[in-house]
Amino acid sequence: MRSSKQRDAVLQVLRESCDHPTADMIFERVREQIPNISLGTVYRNLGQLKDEGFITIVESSDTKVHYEGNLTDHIHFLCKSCHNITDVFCETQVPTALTDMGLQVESAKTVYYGLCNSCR
Amino acid sequence: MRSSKQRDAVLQVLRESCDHPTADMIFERVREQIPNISLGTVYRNLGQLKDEGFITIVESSDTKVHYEGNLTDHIHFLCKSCHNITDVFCETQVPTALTDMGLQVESAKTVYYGLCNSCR
DNA sequence: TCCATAAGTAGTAATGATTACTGTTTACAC
DNA sequence: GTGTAAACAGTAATCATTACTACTTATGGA
Repeated sequence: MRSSKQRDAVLQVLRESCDHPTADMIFERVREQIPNISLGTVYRNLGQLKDEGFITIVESSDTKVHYEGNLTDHIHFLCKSCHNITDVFCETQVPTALTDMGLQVESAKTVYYGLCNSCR
Repeated sequence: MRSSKQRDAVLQVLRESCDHPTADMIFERVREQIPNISLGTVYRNLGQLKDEGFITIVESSDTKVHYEGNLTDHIHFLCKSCHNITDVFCETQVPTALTDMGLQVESAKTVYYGLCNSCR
């Protein structure tokens, strides 16, 4: 992968974002630095950064794909009322049932659903 | 929700499916019973069945939405080579960090990624 | 330093899964 | 039975994402 200021900007924006932005949200934020960047460029770089393991995808309640630049081990809580995604940093362990079945686990994604503190 | 043979057929097909079919896969299977059912009807009923809690959505590696009729508590393993989804039935526990943060958990979805037995 | 070349880009067109719309049919309560 | 609102088939529209094209740029070797 060759270096490009567009890809650097996409990654930087994603790492600075506390929310879990969609491609078009990232597009708008990157445009503040690179006004003529193309939406296709954002999509292409998000795909490459994902393939290379620099970013991940987060499950959400809408149809758009949400991205995440924070790779530290954590899980997500999705409020079914306000649809906000909360990061929860805690230890998790892989059930032995998986390795018993011959499945070689490399990573995991866990999402909990319910009502958040302010929606209760 | 009023009863309809189309919705009954969609739910029956999904409960009989061992894989995790997409809307168009379900459409093809339901067509064997109801040849002139509309794809829009399948989508509408899948949405209703999801809203009413009869079925759930499974994360997958493609862009289409995959559905699941098996509501017994289980997790999923997604092979990054063959992209097959394996059901793993085992106990899971909710980390205390969530309730400590005031998050009221109602359900959970966990996906593990890696290589399955035959792809290793 | 200067090319060669292949990866990357901007802008735009195309794709395709999903949703919306419209006139007709059907379940169900009275 | 009849009214009515939900559900339907068929089709059109939406819109997030991907593909395409001509141009630009990073990078490695001469």
